[in-house]
Amino acid sequence: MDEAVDLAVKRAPRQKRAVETYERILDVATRLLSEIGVERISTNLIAAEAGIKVPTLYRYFPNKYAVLMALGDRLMTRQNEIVVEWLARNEDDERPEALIEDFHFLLDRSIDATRAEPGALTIMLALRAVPRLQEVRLGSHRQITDAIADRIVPRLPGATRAELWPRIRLSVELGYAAVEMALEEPLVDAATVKRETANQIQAYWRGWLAEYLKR
Amino acid sequence: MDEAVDLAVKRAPRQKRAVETYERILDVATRLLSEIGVERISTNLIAAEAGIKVPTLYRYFPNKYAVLMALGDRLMTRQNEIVVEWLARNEDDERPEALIEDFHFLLDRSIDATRAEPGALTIMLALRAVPRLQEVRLGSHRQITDAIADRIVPRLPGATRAELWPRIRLSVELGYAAVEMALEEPLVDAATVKRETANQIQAYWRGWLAEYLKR
DNA sequence: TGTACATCAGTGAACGCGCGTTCACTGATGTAC
DNA sequence: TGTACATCAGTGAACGCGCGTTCACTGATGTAC
Repeated sequence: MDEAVDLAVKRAPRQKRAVETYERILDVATRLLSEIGVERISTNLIAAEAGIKVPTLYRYFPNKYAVLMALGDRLMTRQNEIVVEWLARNEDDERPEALIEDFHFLLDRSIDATRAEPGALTIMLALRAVPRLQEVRLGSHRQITDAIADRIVPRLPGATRAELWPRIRLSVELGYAAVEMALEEPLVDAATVKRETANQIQAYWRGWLAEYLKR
Repeated sequence: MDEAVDLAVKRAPRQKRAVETYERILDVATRLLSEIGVERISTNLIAAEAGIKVPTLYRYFPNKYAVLMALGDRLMTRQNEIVVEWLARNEDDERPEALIEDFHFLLDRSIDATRAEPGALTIMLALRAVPRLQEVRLGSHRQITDAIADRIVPRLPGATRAELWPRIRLSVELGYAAVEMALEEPLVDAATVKRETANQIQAYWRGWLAEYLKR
């Protein structure tokens, strides 16, 4: 029933014109995703709106899902970069609460970046709603969790990765939920989401740290 | 481009046989949603799997989106009932921290109920991913926020609904994100999600309450 | 620098299929007298 | 209690359309000598 589908890009664009075409496909797909949703988007429509013929699209992507997958990859990479930047700017601060204190940076940047690229949210939601693509988001969140764990576990002697990983994973999930809400819910302004989510995550980790220091 | 679509149920089933048919349509649609996703589900397929002919489906639903909408309504009603139950069981406790202390009840029940009905998660995700149906989930979360605000605002003299509503709204959102993660992420077990999310929400509201009491 | 050839980029035309939806109909159940 | 009629439930057959995808092709760019 649910046979495997090739999700990899078929052929990478080599010439300048081709790179433009490739990017245009992804941009148009993003726009259509927000406008009409996953269940209405089609390769025919993407090609038409991108000003190319359908076989050109199939030159780069083996099928429709590969387009969505590429969209997801591009987005996840950007999100990942923000996390890397946040980790880098706090690298020299050895105190265990360093990252917690700077958490608002991560949240602000994530919300602003997502807002700057309209369609980012739609991509996340589309990936989640399509069974064969769910792993993309899951994988990205796990990778971010790993990166944070790699940083803090060695700096917390006696604490185990096994106890920290699920807690970080949960914070990552709730963080993204907050980002999504900042964009989806007009009745709560973004500044409030930023402030209160930061408060909440910080309160949680300060609590954990207090327990840890008592050991 | 995005013209209005009638999402209301066309005709309510009156006889016993009809009620069964109607429910079977929704059950089959839920299953197909998890198995193949929103972008693959079709009225033809739903009818075939439900053992009815397509015109029978169109007797009750004006179009495909109305089926998804009905699915969402049914789910949101159930989620809402859990919140009502939680509010009811804490009605007599006048202390402001009453609901906070009992928060784990709400979370446990929500996770267990969602787990008991496979497909519940898929419905949420599908609704969110389809532009014309996004309001269903948003409306449900706002309604829950209203119900909680109705309870606690009068019991917190001096606090305004304007300051509480966004905070409650955020907790509702993060609560559901936790429920979703409990079901989507096999690398973190449900017990941990329950415990840590409860800790986090409680830490946040205890912090708020401490500030409030200082006023 | 010119040219021959290889590779890359994009097109025209077509395919079979399942989609959402509708119409005029038959058969089953409920209700008034 | 029987029967006539109204309403409810479900069907057969069909529609036009856009879908995903493929093939054999032409035109543009890069590269080796």
